[in-house]
Amino acid sequence: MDEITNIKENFKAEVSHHSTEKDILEAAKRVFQIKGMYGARMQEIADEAGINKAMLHYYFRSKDKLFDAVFQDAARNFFSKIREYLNVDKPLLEKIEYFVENYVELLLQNSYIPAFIISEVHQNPDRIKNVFMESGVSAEMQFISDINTAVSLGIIHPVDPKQLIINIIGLCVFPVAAKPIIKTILSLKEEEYLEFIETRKKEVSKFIINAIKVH
Amino acid sequence: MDEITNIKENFKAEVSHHSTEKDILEAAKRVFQIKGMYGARMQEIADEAGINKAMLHYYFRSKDKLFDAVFQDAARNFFSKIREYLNVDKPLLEKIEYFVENYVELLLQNSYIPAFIISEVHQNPDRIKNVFMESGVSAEMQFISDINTAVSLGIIHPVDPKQLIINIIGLCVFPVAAKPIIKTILSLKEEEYLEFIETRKKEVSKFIINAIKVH
DNA sequence: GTCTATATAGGGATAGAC
DNA sequence: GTCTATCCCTATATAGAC
Repeated sequence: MDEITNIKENFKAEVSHHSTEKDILEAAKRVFQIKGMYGARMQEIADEAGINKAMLHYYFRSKDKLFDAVFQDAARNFFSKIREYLNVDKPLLEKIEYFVENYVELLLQNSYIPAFIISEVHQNPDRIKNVFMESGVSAEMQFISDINTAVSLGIIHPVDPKQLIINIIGLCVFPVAAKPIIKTILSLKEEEYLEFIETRKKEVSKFIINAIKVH
Repeated sequence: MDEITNIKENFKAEVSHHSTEKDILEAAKRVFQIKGMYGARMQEIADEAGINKAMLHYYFRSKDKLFDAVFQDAARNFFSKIREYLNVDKPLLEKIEYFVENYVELLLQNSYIPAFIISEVHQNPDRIKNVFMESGVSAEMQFISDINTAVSLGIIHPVDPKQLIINIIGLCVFPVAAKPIIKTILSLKEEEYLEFIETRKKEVSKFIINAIKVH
């Protein structure tokens, strides 16, 4: 085999490798996010990826390692987006508007993630520990500082920044995490539910700003 | 065997039966609520109940039926409490205060239930269907009517009652459902977390009332 | 009703050919 | 890297004695 052929083969192998690994991760994502760690079956993930079950072990050694790859990826992305949307350089009230609009949109596009993360962390609280490691907490600190400044300037009523942050995130996340329950309680069809969440992009920030703003 | 002995035996059997069945349900509750349907092991439930594994099948036939008994019980109780606390005869704003205080307390006393319900309904949305059957939706309808009345009286700003209800429930439930995540994000120890939730009994209703009240 | 022992299947993981 | 065949353990469920 001459050198050029050799390089081509290696290249093909590398591309193939990456593609398969990615296919597996995507398939595993779909299955794990709905069925969870213990409800998911390796066979189903293999079928979903269009490959053989043995491949899963070839690439990820064990179910637990595959799951962890999926979970870490989903959780890291999700929390880093919180920071990203909080990091925009705007005054507090506009920052809240910006955050809610973008985060609700993100949730609409990834509607299984919140319940998935809540479920898995509930069953195994240690999993969340590995998510926050290198990540600086600067965005949250900056936001807390923004809140305290706005309070001292008399722009908003005195409020515990921690409570406010949880209120904001909860108002965005809860309706998505509890989707099937809310659809049932409010008797909403799928499109009505989606419209309901879409509406929240504007409504939630109005609600929050009303709650804290000094008029 | 004379009749009195017979009655005694039946009585004993009946008492024993009810006690064992209840023990199993309590044990299953503890295990299922943390580990979920697929993470839980019948052996662990048996150990937790201090009885033999075969007993579980004697009383509940299958794991699925046992799980369903636990889930239905937890979910029915949880949603009926929402109605109960919304049904109190008070003006809207006081009703919201009353609801938040009592519902947050209920959540503190049953802190595993929200994540448990969210998880299981996420994995199997059909489960929620059996929860709402005989139950009239009168309390919710009454509350929606209260909201619309308060709007037309100019007591609160115009608001979609459905959005408001989800806001209220979300503000109460989310911080409990996402407990381990929130403890991590806010760097709270167990007691600090409990104090954080305790504080919400007052803070959340103030937040909501500020958001909707016409000043 | 409660136990011990066991049947049976399902699923994660590996061996080995290609 | 990818497949087929298979190992082997675990977990639900049942049989049957007491």
